[in-house]
Amino acid sequence: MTEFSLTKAERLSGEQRIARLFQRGKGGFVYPFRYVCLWGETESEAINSAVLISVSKRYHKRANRRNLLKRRIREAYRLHKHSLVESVRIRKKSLDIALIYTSKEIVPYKTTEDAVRKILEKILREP
RNA sequence: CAGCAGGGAGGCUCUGCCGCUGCCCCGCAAGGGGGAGAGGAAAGUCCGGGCAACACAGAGCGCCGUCCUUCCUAACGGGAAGAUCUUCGAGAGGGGAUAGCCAGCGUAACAGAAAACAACCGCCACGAGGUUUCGGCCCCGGGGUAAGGGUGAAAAGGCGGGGUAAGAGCCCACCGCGGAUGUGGCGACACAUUCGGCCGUACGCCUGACGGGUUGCAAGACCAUGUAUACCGACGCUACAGGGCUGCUCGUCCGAUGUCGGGGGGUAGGUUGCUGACGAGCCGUGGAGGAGACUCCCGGCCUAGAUAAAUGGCAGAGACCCGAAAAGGAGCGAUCCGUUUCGGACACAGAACCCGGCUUAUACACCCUGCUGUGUU
Repeated sequence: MTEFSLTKAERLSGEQRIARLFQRGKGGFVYPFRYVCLWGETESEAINSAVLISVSKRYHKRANRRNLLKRRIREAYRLHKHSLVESVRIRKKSLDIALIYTSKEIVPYKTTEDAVRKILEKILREP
């Protein structure tokens, strides 16, 4: 598996796991995102970071707009996640992240990419 | 050439880097390779079907839906070709309505005398009175009048002539309406002849014919996880508490606790349903029939299957289109054509069980037919 891939194992799913993330996770804001993350303990050597991407139906009513935004965010995460994932694996922890798009506008890809990179750096410095 | 009307068909292409989801092949595995991967509306969820679960003797009533005719279709509230009326447009054409209701009943705001057994004003003759310049005028009474006025969405068939005190289908011609007969058409209807002087229109209740069981893939099936126990049955136990018949006793009946089975309640998942290699399937400047929707035959094809939800992101190039400029070509001319440079624009929109429709959104550009206007000859 190469360092730029993003398979189903790295995408957050399951009602309980998501509920736990939003109840106990710590959050922050970097325009145009609100983010929530939760660290956990694990013994496994496998990749243990998972991401969830959300775009509000309230601000973006057309499905094709939401798809475009989610795809861009996913690309940005995919291209910049490798240092984070490696660090999480070495520390033998697990990490769940939620990225929530909060702008009514469709911002350019460059803005999205910068914001995602900043969030990842912030999360790494936190624990 | 410009502006329209109707119908049809389309709705970007290529390259590089990095990815996503099924499938097939190789490999013990890590992984590697191959090939596939959004729409004309995938949308709204408005109709009709398939499929699934539950319900269901049969019949009637009720409820809901549909409603000009003939066809098409698996079916439809859909489509095709027509009919009548109406409305918009200069026209090509577009929109809307249409079962019956003189079986019966109800409603018709505001305005208006009156909204269906119509006299407010007006008009008319007659009778009583007043006045008079003897022409009349004023006033009262009971009558006759739907020609005129005003109101209204709608005012008692229209219009002309005769007729009359004034009027009136009272009479007549034409038109309209209704009945009958004939002709044409499968039919809705149309046309002709003839008879009838003919007191409305809209909507609803109502009447008739036809159709409709309910819920939707979060349907449903299976696997795994696995716990309080309403309730029911069987077995076991009649040892103790309790309750009913009864206030007590006897008697008798019920009965918690046990085991098994059923049953219902709850938690978070997976597989299947699921994508079709066989279907109301798709494609074809292929035949045949039909005015058309469509049907039959022939040939070829197998065409997304996700699930916090794949089908992409970024960068670059190029078509097509629009605007401006340059030199050139065609034509008498309005104008057109290709070339180069610069700038701009590239829509609506994302499958969620599957089909057939309807409705709505849509930059740009193409083809066919038709209409109106204009230029040159």
